[in-house]
Amino acid sequence: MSGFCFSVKSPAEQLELLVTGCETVVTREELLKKLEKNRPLRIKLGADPTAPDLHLGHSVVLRKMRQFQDLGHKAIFIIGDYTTLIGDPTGQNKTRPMLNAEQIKQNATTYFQQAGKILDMSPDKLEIHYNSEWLATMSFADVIRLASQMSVARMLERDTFEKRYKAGEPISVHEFLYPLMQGHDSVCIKADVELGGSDQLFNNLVGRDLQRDAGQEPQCVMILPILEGLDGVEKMSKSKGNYIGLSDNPTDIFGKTMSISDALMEKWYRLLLNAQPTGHPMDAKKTLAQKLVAQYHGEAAGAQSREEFEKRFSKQDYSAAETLAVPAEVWIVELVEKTGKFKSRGDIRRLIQQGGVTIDGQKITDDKAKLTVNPGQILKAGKLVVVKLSCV
RNA sequence: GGGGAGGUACCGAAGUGGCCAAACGGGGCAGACUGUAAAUCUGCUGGCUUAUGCCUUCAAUGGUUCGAAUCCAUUCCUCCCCA
Repeated sequence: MSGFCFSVKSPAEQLELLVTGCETVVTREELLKKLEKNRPLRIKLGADPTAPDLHLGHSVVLRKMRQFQDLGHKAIFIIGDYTTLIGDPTGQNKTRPMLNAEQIKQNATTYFQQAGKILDMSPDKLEIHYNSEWLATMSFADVIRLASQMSVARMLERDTFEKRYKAGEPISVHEFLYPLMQGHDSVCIKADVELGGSDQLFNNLVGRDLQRDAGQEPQCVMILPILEGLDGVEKMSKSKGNYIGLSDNPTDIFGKTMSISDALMEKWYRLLLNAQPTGHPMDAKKTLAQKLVAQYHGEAAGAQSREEFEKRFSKQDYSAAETLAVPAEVWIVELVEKTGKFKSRGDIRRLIQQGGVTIDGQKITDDKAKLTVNPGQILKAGKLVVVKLSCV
């Protein structure tokens, strides 16, 4: 471990820092004891190779991981290539498609490209494993042994299972294996701490039991709150479409952030900036948006997005809008379709008929209209789409 | 193994031979109002080159019928009760 530089902070100071923002810590005392050992701790985080598009929801946990790294601890990443065969029963996922090795590698690469915006990627701070490393070679007898360490009653305690059971929804037996596999991961990498979102509490606690059974000191479990998505109600997720991706462009990050509710803004402040909103809600939101852009695209981009936003919406100045090249003579529906933001022409017709489309501020409500486009005209379609037109 | 109840659009849920592209609610989108917020009100919400038109949809396949989400047969899937 050459050049290793351990934190200068005392265990107690580290504890305070690390615990802030967590929803649950199992347990503070144990964590303190581990920190007092004065060695780099192994901090586990599982990643699902099916979702290569990371968003702000993931960033909450990743930021916590970064904090550990900055204090001198080691991030242990598990790519759940094998657990993915089952699919985490958390949430309403049914059966997931099996991914081949090639896809998984690809997804993992994308994952770390994005996670790298938050994590310290240097090799002495980050270790990566695929859980097929140990799960794929287990025999059926091994699996039975693993399964015998958990009772059905305990499984059913689990929130999602309990709900589904009571609601008369199907639960497949193999879903019970998921927490066991994840817990087994902790044994195999000798995790000191496991991080996760609040839906992971149960899974992570299973890891403690399995470690204890294996004669290891149980890992601490640190649970971070779930970040609600743009709608302010549901957990941020790609499939719900209520997310801001880490690789979204500055304009989108800013725009999407501005559309969240005031109530949600406070939570985002807490989880994403470790701060509190101040001043007029709109200004506070602009600041939030600016800082989020800055986190992923740099300070300059943050300031620029704000400026553009203000120009665009406060001053109605669209000079900075993207340019869209179109034929000089177009059917209005086709014109809007060119923006690529709508799923069907029926959708576009509806939008037009309802007055959601304007050109240079002029509402177009006839979905049969043919237009002659003058370069430089501004097309607005719905709330978010604004482009400047040019002729082909 | 026996008995019962089901599978309808993004979700929940009506519909049991034509008036069904399918009630209603939620969600989503849009308009008004705003701070591109919330709340509220209104409209839209399968697809199609522009359509009192065509095409695809009510688990799957086949059948009855002028006509099927609705009737029949077979298959697949789920839940509950009993063993």
